[in-house]
Amino acid sequence: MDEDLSKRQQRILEFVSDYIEENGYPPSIREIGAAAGISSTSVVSYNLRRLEERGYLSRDREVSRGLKLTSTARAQVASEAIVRLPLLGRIVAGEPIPVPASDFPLMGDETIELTRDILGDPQGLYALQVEGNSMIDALVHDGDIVIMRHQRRVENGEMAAVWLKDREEMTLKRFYQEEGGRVRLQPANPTVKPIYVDDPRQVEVQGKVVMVIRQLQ
Amino acid sequence: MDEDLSKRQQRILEFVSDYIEENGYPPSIREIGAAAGISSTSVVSYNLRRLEERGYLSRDREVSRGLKLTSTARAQVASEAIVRLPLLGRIVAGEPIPVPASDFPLMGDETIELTRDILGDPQGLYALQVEGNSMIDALVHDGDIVIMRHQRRVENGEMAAVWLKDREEMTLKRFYQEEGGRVRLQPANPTVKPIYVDDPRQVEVQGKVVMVIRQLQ
DNA sequence: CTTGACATAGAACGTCTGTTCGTGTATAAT
DNA sequence: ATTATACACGAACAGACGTTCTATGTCAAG
Repeated sequence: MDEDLSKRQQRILEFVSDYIEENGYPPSIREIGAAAGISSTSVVSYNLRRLEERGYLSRDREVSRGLKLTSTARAQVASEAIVRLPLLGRIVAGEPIPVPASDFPLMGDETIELTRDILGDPQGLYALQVEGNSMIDALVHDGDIVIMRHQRRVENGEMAAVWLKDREEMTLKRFYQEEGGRVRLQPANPTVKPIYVDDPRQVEVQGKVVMVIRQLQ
Repeated sequence: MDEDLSKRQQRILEFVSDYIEENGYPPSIREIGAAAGISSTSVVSYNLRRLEERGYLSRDREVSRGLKLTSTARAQVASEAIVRLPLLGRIVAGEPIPVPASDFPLMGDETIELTRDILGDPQGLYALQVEGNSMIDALVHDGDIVIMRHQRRVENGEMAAVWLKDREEMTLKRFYQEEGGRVRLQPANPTVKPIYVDDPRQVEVQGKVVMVIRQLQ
């Protein structure tokens, strides 16, 4: 459909779709209103009529729960649920990760599709693929996909992609800024000792790790 | 389910299944009653409760159209829709067809599954597979499946499997008993001449052809 | 004959349900 | 200033809806 839906109408479509999947029958006008934050049954009815005009659903007049999603609606709900992230490149041991330019496009040469369900807000996210076994102490395997959020600072305990300047080494570790200025980089693997860096200027946080995906087939 | 359903309950299940497929939402209690010939909403409700107890559907209390078929119900509806016929053997030119014994089992060595939708009442039906090109004038191809009803007499114009004794030949043709006793066997292919048999004792009707199925893959 | 399970039926009821009506605000175009 | 459109809201309404109650019948078992 060339016209965009209002946020309310998009919300209504998603709610109806989820409700039918969960309950086996459609919601009532009042249930839709409660879910979409609409207090008047006539406003729900108005929005349903607009969705029907645009081909997202069909209604049977004066029938309780008499609505049915069309394939257009299912496609719309599905497309809204999918997020495409740029796969910017590789993360290897001996060089800094590629970081996105300030205006990097969402449609890069290579992308990976995930769902909003597992990602939440996709703003500022991008993907990197691990090359080599250097991330093993982060429990990250060669070939894994790492979803990053581009940020230069992380909270204590969050996993970050950290560039160690003196070693010229990239690592994925939980970042801790200790009292007195020392940085502790804690591996995810609890049997591996942490890295301590006395001079925080030797440490560069390049992004926060949001997710790791391992495809096994 | 080890308990059989009553005919009313089976009818209700099929109606609900068809209704959901056609409308996208379940029927109301009153619609179920109308379809099943039940004039009282409490009887419909009683039967739905029995179906729910047996695991065929689930209901949400005091919700309009608040019922959902389980996979058990779908399997039940599907199994009721499927008919399994014995594939008794071959139909070839030079010998009579195998005819079922009076108590032949429904679960023979080999069977073919069809739907009640295209067969109607499956009582007394069985299948034969055509071998050779001798039935071409009946527009029946080598390898086709012929569904037969075992009967020794057919109405004029019905297609029958006919054994010609003097020729020792099996044929599928439209059977006509003409005045004066002569038998006319009319091919389905209108460009082929019929066979005339003066002595009806030379002709033996072995079954009526109900359906021809050609699988092309 | 009695009892219990199963099945049927109609009436009555409270709640759910979707539609209609009247009204209001915001925005864009004329 | 006026008009059209989109979107919002509450109230009222008639009818749909599922449940409850009461009554009845059939059948099998004891």
